[in-house]
Amino acid sequence: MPKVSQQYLDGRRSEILDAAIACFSRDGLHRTTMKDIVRESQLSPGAIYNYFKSKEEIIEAIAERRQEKEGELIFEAIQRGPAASALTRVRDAFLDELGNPKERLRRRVSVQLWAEAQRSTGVRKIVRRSFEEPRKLLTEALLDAQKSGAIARWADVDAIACFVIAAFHGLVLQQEWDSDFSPEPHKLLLDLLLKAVAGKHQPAMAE
Amino acid sequence: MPKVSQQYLDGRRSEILDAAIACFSRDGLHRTTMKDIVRESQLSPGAIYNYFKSKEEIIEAIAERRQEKEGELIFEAIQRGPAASALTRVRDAFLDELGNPKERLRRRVSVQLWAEAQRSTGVRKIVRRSFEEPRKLLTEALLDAQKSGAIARWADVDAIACFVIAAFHGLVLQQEWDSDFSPEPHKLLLDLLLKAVAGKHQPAMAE
Amino acid sequence: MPKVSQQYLDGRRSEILDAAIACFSRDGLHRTTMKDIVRESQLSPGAIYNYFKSKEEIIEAIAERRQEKEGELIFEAIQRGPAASALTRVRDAFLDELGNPKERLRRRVSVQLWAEAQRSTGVRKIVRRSFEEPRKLLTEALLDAQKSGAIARWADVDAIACFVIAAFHGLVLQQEWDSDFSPEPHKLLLDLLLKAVAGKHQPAMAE
Amino acid sequence: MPKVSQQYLDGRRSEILDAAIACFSRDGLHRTTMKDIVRESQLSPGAIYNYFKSKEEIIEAIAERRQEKEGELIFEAIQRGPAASALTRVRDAFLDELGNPKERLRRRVSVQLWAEAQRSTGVRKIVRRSFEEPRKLLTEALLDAQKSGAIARWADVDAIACFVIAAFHGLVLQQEWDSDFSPEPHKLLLDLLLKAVAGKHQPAMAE
DNA sequence: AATGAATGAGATTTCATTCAT
DNA sequence: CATGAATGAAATCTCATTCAT
Repeated sequence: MPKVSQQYLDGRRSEILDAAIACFSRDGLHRTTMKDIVRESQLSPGAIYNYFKSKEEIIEAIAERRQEKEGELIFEAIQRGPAASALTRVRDAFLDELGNPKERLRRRVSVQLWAEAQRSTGVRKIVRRSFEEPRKLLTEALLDAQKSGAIARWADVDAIACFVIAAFHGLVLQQEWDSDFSPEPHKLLLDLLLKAVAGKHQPAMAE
Repeated sequence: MPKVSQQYLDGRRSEILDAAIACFSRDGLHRTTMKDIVRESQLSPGAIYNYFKSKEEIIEAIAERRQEKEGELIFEAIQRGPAASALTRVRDAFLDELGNPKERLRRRVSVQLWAEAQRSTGVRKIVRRSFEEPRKLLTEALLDAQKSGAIARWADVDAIACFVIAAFHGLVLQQEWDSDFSPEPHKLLLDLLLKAVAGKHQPAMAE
Repeated sequence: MPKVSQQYLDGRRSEILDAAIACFSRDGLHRTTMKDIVRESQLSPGAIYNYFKSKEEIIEAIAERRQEKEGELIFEAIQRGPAASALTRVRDAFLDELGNPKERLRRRVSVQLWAEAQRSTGVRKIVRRSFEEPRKLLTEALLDAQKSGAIARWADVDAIACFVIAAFHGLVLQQEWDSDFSPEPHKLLLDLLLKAVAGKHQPAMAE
Repeated sequence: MPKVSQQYLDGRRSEILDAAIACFSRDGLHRTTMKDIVRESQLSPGAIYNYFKSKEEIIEAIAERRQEKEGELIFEAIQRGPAASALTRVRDAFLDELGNPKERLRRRVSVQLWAEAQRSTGVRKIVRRSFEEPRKLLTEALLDAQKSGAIARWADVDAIACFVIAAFHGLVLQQEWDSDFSPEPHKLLLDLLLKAVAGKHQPAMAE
């Protein structure tokens, strides 16, 4: 008969997810056992099952968290300035993210989730959303930019949004494979692309 | 069935790998049990273990196969014409691949392998190679193109190679998430990028 | 059933070992399956693996137990009286043991362990110790007896210790092979041997 | 369709048994797989199953061989001289055997067979015979010696036979456990025993 | 709410044996 | 008689989850 604050409860939940992320990032979704998470979280199996009703639910909660995080990343980048230069800010947000070693652990889990999405309906829904939502936000911003003339009228703004996201995801993978990986050179390439789709009257990117 | 030809043996091995790919693509690496592969291959557990000494080895053999396949894809695309337009041909090869539904199954397994590479040293080595080798081939081709003036002298050809591959990988993921996915629009975007890095005197892409 | 006493835990461990001994004695180390031990112990596979991390570890734990038991047998026999008659008491302890039907089960397992020692390093170490320790204890006691003149000065006390133990082990085997086996006649023979190595002034055996 | 000499057949059979002994001695009866024996014998599984219808049969054939060998050892020792000194010759035969490194391999298998006898009726029968037969031969020889006065009339000759065999078996075990093992000191002890049961008029052992 | 021992279905792998060639 | 690929029952061990305390 507990009677504990909601804050306490949320804290516990979060601790479990952090522990799970540490494990998943280290050993993968499937090689991580509940026992591993128990050890990492310093809790007991029973305690964890009070907060999540299955391992699957933990995975989904982590996916959800990622999804929210990425959504915010894009959203904030877009909101932070004029629509005309939104793409540039998104580009920076992405590349900064790649350069942020603290997020590396979570990106490793993202790769796991991409794989898991192929067989878990629950995870697939969330992973899809974490692609579709940024895509929509970005597309809308680009549409604004296009209306304002910052992006060429012939450009397929949805394709641009998808392509930029695709490049980001591909670079996330490469960072895992190449120990010398640096996001810098790709900034320039993305710039070239942005310039290539820039409208006549206003630059796609404002410096 | 004693003393069978090497050809027969190779055939069996290949059958097992095909069965495994079917299973892995459907259920993921870890939800697929050896029993599933047994059923799919119409063989017995013992028979499979005559060809591979563990499930891990099957996974690695599949990764190896993918790696060779992707290496050839790039290699052939590069060889098929002048260095100056190699990048265009590689772009086409990638996008054609995305459009090829028969390869879809295998690409699904690739996503699984990216995740698996995070915890299996064996798989990681192979997955890395299947990035590094195309990267090297492409970089060398681009270097030739650069020497011939088809690519601007200021361009970082290795970064271009990596970026194009990253975009390809990212699009492989999106194809899984978006049922309306079409590679077409991305062809144009890649063209824009190629033009942006083209040299003064010779076009980076030949039409 | 959380937070149980150490006593409870030790009890469970012991129960599992008892069940295993029953199985091993009946079917041998290798014909006994974990399933057999599960059935005999009325536990579940998982429960057993909470106490022992492999079948090998169960075997080793049993070997260890035997070793301790045999060490005590000798130790107590030696301690129970004057050094001069220690050998006689050890002889009695051995032959009483052979006559004790309750220990028969465990002796059967000992034979299994002798065989297992040939290929398992872990078991070999323990089996060796369960020979070397009684040997040392007995040799030391005999040395005392020799100093006191109860055993002839020319006698090789270590050889006597080894020989008596060898005879004991050989008789353990014969008890398995001969349904009419009786330890009695061997008591006399051992007596003859003891008398033969007795010193001039004091008898090796006190009656 | 074959038509091969019986000699050839026997040779093959023997080769298989030699290979099996090598394996059994190295890895134990149960850790040795038929594949191991196949490899060691340079034959094929099918070939081996032409000569023996199961692994069990190979084990029994080896046990049989041992049994014959040990029977001969005793038999020859007894036949080689007068009954009065038979025991001495058997003692020598045993201790020489222990000193013979070429037989070590087979003695290791004997230990395995002792364990196996506990659960295999077939092996048990043979192992029993390989104890009972020497026992009978030796007892009969001792009875002769007793009649001739070489052994005391009060002596239990069957017990003496059993005891000597027990000591031998026990020493076989110790040789496995003690790398410094030497049979020599035990010769003296056995002599003491023999003297102790010697009759008045004729020595139990002739020098 | 927390604990952690227990559960038991199910995963991977082994291996004695067979039989088509 | 020989071959060796195939068989498939069975062995060991794992691990998500439960529930009595």
